Amino acid sequence: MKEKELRRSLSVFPIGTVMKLTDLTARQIRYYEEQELIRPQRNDGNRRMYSLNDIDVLLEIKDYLAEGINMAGIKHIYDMQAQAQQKKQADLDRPVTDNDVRRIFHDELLQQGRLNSDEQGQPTLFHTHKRL
DNA sequence: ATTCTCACA
DNA sequence: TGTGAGAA
Repeated sequence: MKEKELRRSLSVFPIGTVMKLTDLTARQIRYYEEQELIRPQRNDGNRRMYSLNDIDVLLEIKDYLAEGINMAGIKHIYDMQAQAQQKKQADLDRPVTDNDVRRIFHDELLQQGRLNSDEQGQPTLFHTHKRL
């Protein structure tokens, strides 16, 4: 399901379209870009081109603003999400240690009982334990 | 017609 | 954040 993500990230809408879709002014849309909440790409004529993802974020910002959250607060929300994803990546890249192996083995032992009872469970093989 | 940047009686 | 100017 990567192709879909890729398409949602394609910058294809000029600011005028985004304005109509989000009901935000060009001023506001450019301001949120300065705040690094969105990163529209530029076309050959230096015109900003927005993706579906950018529009989604803009819509979310609108909601947060309506809920009384200020720019600083909204920035924090996105900063946290970004950090959470970075941490997730770091965990995936983290090499498996001896302790991890022991822990995996221990978990498998505990699950063996449940494994026999349901045949439609997910394949619980050792290498499926990415989360440690 | 649209969008960009920059400045502010 | 609005608005207008001058350019592309």
